[in-house]
Amino acid sequence: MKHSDKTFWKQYIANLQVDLAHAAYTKVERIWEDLDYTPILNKFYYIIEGEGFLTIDGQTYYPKPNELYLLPADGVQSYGTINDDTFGKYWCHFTAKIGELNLFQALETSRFIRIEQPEQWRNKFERLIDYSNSDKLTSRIHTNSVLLEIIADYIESCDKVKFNLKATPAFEKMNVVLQYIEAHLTDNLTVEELAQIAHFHPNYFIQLFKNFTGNSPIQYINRARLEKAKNLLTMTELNVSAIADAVGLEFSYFSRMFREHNGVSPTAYREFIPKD
DNA sequence: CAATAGCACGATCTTCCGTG
DNA sequence: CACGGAAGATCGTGCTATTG
Repeated sequence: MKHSDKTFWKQYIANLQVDLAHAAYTKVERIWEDLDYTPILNKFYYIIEGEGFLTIDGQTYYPKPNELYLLPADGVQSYGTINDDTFGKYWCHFTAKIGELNLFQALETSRFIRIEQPEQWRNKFERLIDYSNSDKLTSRIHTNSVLLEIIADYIESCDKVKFNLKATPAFEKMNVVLQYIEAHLTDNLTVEELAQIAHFHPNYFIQLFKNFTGNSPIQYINRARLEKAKNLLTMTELNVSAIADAVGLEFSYFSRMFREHNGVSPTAYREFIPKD
């Protein structure tokens, strides 16, 4: 890499904003599985024990203990168990953005790294979990600081790092739309509405959107809604109807779609998969 | 309250072609 | 190549009824 490139990126990356959604240690259930979905959040999985599989953008992995996986947002992913010896892992969900751009969209890293100092990394995740559960005034600051540390150390441990920055006009418009979707999940979003924001004809917009995200608008929106619903199911006591409302869906439809995507009904999910 | 089936209708999506 | 538009197939969606 040329020197001028490096200084540019060094400066650009300094604008990184992170936000942690959840962090925990979980020994996953046998039914832990999700196929071909596109998450909004990035994830780290730090495998401590057990077996299972991960598929990221068509490539399947069988993570081993002491490997740390990065599952970037906006990539098609699957995961699941393969036998009764399920994963025990530290994990966290988070956003990492530079302006409107996802960090790991701008920066292509390895999918996983081998952990050489397990104590150190366990400690990072323990701190992350503690801070995220703390109600101290400064807990959010600590959380962000540990998360940034984890991200930075992860990137440093990758043998190859590639930079992608394609700032086409369509790219910019799509980013605005994605942001809009995130902010309006509760409302009745329509393709027409989204197309207007991007100043495109709906027919054409759908093509662009699918090209950009890998999903059609409605698919993308519903996946996002279900992710949010999962969080609400595990992190709150809200009843299922209220959660359906919160993600902008009519109850019977929500219930049906939830089962189609997750294999279990909302209540069953809440009971059997309390974390991730 | 929660889940699920069935149904009717409108919205979404694909395809293909037109224009500058 | 970037985009708009028509047309038709497909699918998403809300409603109602039924059951636990």
